[in-house]
Amino acid sequence: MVADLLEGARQTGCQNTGTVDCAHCRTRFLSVCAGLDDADQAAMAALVDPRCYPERSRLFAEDEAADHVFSITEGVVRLAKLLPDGRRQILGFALPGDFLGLSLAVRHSFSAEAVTSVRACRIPRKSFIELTESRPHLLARLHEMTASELSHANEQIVILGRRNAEEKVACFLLTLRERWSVIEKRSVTVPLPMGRQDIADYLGLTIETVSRTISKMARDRLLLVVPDGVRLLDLPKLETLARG
Amino acid sequence: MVADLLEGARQTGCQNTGTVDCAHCRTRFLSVCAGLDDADQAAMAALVDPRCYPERSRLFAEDEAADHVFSITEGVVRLAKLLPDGRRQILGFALPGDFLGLSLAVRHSFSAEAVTSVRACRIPRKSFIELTESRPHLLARLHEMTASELSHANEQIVILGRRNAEEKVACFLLTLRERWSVIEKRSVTVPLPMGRQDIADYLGLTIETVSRTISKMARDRLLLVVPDGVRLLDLPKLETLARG
DNA sequence: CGTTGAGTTGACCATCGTCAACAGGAGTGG
DNA sequence: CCACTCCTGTTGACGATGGTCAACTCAACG
Repeated sequence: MVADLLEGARQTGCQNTGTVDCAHCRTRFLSVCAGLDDADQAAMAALVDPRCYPERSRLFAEDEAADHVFSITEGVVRLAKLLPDGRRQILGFALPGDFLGLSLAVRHSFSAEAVTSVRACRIPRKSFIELTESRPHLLARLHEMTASELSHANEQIVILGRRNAEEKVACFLLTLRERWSVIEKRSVTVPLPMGRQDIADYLGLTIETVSRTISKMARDRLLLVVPDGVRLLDLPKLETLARG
Repeated sequence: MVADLLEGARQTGCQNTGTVDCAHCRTRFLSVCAGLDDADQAAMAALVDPRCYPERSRLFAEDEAADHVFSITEGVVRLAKLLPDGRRQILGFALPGDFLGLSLAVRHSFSAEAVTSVRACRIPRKSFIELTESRPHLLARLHEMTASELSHANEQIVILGRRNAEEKVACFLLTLRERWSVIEKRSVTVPLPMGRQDIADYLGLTIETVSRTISKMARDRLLLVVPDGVRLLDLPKLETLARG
């Protein structure tokens, strides 16, 4: 099922012409839609434009006018900021159920690029803001999601500021496993659709250090490298590493 | 005036018995109160308990039940998370106008400690949440502030993940100068009420590296070390460093 | 079968951390 | 008033973690 969510858009040859069917949306109970009543739900559905983004395409760029907000329904998106000299920091990976544009700001403060083929519900930002103005529940839900994002960002700050390479990689793998498990059933196999360079730019490391660290973990029998992912073999030890 | 905001609580020998006088509050146009109408303002004022916290005292601890939210009116507060082995990451420094507890979560996800003597308006969390439920403007303001915090957290992630020691220190000093300038008039002298260890734990460095980096900047005539702060001498070069 | 791009591995090196010594100011007590 | 301690910050010597540069493997693709 994780594979479905990752690859569905590619398999179905998405045409950007789909009709919205929120009632059967897999992310209904994960996304911004969770906890909304039928009226809020319907009002949102009326605004939604379901779209597909091929692998490596860009949903939006850093500093670009934020004309739309997005709710990811399939695939993986990387969120990144660039320094003028080209150094890149990935802020996070958006999975099905994640919302882009929570801040409702006029400009995007980071770019969003499809790591896999992606499906997303796109909503004009202005219409969405108007909706929140008449529907306090929606605004409350949005605030809740923003607060949760802030909490994750704070945890990432601790990881970047105070952990070594091995701990960073362990945290990354365990957190990603946890996130997949919310979307689908829990598994010790963690799909890694993003490349090593993306992982490096997320953890504040180089691609070589990420590669070496994963190799060392495989040598130590903490995990097994499989095609497009890893299988976690020794969860207790990984969790000890991640705990610090 | 910056000195006033920093030291007012100490000077006046705060007794935790003050009455609320939001109309004359210095942070009225900075804090959560900014942009609220008189009714919202008055409703909030009715809930407020103005309190003082001496230097080094704790407003709340990590993982503690969040029975109150806080709006800082004077002084500096450090927000920190600890790893089980004692490593510390400071998430940020709260200045007058900053709000603690934006997420309205049941537990605090970090601790808050007074770096200087501090004054803060304390509000019971439950009452505050009830207030937001009847006053959408207040919730919107809260969401706006949370989104702004998230954006700052994302910038800090880039600093921690992709910048070297010198760039980190330059970013820190320039950002702090900018923040003071919103509270009081802009100055090239940046007060640093927090110790070197706090700066190190904020930037993901050691105290020695922070000390060496500042010494090097002083040697290079980028700044001058003054009692409890620095005077920025070469803003263009510092900004070039900070830009990356 | 050659090309391309991602990932891995090794050798070397730089940045920053560690450990230790020292300086200077604040507070304390004789 | 001075001696003493304590605490913070500074500086130096050394070392380890992770970065840099380069070579190589391997799978995908034409």
